[in-house]
Amino acid sequence: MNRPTLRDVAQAAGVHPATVSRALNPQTRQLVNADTAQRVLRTARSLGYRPNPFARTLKTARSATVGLVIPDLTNPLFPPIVRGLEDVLGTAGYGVWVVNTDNDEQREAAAIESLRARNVDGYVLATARLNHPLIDELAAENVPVLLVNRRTERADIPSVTPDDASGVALAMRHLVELGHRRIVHLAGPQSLSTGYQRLRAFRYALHDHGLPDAPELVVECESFTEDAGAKAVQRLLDDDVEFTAVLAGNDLLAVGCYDALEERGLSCPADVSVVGFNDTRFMDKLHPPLTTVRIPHYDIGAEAARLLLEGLNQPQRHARSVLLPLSLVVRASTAPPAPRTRAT
Amino acid sequence: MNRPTLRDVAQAAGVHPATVSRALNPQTRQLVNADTAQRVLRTARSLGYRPNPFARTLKTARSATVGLVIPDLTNPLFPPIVRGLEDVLGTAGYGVWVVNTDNDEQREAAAIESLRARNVDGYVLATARLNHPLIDELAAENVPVLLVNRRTERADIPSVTPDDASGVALAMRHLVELGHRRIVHLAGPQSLSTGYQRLRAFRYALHDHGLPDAPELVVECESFTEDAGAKAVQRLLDDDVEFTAVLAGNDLLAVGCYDALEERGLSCPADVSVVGFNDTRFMDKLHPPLTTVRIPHYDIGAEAARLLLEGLNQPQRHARSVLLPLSLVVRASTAPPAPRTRAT
DNA sequence: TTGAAAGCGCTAACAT
DNA sequence: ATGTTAGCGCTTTCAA
Repeated sequence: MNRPTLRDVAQAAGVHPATVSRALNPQTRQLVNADTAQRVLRTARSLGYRPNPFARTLKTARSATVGLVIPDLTNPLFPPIVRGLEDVLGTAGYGVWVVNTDNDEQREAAAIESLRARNVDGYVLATARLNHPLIDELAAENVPVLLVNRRTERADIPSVTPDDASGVALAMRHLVELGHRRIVHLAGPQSLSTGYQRLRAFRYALHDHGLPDAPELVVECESFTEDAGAKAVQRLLDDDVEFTAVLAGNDLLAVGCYDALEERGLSCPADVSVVGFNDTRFMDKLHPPLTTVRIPHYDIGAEAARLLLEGLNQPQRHARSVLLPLSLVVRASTAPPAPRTRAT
Repeated sequence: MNRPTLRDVAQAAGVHPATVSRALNPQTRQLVNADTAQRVLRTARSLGYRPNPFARTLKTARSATVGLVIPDLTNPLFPPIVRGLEDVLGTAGYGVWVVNTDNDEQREAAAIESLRARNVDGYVLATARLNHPLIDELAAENVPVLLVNRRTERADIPSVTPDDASGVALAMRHLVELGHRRIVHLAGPQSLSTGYQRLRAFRYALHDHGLPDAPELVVECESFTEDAGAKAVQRLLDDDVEFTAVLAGNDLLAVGCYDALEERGLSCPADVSVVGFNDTRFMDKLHPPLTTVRIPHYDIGAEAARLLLEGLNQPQRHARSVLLPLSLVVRASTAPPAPRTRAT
């Protein structure tokens, strides 16, 4: 026999389909006699009844799904975010459609379009650039939109992001306390809030510690990749810039830095201390294990889910943004600088 | 104005909704006059019409979605599989629901139930154990089921898996050619096809190379984790087992092996060569970079998608299973053994 | 080649 | 407290 429908349950229980609907929905169960409700629930279970979500969505115009837009699932940053989001939204009865953009604007447009076609009830975007017209458009529609990990310039779009400024401050304090004075920042793309905020915080930190803001100590990388990190450090060494420590804009840049140092026969931390950002998987297995700022990625996803649920349940409510606290994980890649400034 | 429906398009184009439906569906477009079809397509586009997938599913009883069951998305093995699957299925108009089981039977049952509730048209399972009644049940239903990465005992359930036997043979040949004779295998769980097949292949390889099958050279690990790998190697060293190389059942076991060697002051590859399995991300950044058997995870997902589509389109067709070829990635963790057998 | 009509399974306004 | 009714948007059989 085919999958039983609500009518089948109604027939078996000797009531009208509408009664079954009311009895099965916890929201409306009190509208129906307790005994009948019991009977309905039992027959539903005995028949192995499962509501058809498509029929429900067609009727209610709410799909109980949300869309998550990320650059690339194989970037180790995102799986924990996805799980945090799914775990919390799943409890609330929502499913999550995950789409990848590979940092390509066209693919992003197509991805968002595919979510639109699926009638998602809300959007979570991990692809925000500071200036991002597509997101502005989306936010103008009548659907909750939430940014994770990165933000846009616009303060009115709610977001869940790491407290980049505090993270950089932690890392810088650590380096300064170790005795470093010539600290390089491998800055991420300045079109991204993460890249931008971390550079900004770096400059603040220099000021706070009474260190000069020397322009040659900042390298802007075009992307958050190993390759960009390696190139940046190679350039610094080629230019004979003196430094004893590197604060990388993220872990991949730090890994690239490791590569460049090794290639030039420099040792970490003996010659150069390195700090990363994110504490992605296996950063503790590098050689040396990487000191890095830990971002609670799972919590970013979970908190995003909570905020989105608020927006879904009370659309009129004023949107909030959340900064999640970070912590510094000290490992062997940072140590006091060599007695004298490294001679290049 | 609200999202336009098929009726809106029909009205604007001056035709019956049924005609619009026929014109919009490439399958039935030839049933309608070419000019009318053109006109319908244009008005649909100009109105920004998007078909409602829920209405379609309700009518056709096909959801155009498949379910993917994996242990844990944060295991770096799975993101590439997910992407391969999504990329190919997406092209065919299917969406993928991903659910995690965390290697817990109850959660697996709940996960599969959630997919059932969503009316998925097919299942892809990455959680197979050799003996797996739940999968047998699922396969008995009238829905395509496909296994990836691991298989069950039953040969009649189609699967896409790595050619573990060949992979082990490659690794063993490499070690033997380097001169190793006392080679340890850190075997994965024997309840999983991967753990089982690789151990089996290890024994075959010993035989092929005329090496003795010494029982003390095999350690069965309870799980594919760093911790299990470290414990296994600690035990070998405690027991004074002599060996010059380790063939780990997967990369995580190899990483655990690294940890144990370092803890005991042994050096890789000077004292012990190590080979991993999977070539997951960052294995090239370990110290030393890990020689490992590369598994084409993206291709596993992509091939699974193709096979599943076959099953979806031609249910009567005989199911096939596919073994994907592996390759050995030689890095610095393997070298000829020290002149004399290591004295313990 | 196009139109008419029915119905997929569910919910919600209204009636009793 | 329960039943009646209509309809969400689409596809598909049948009729013209």
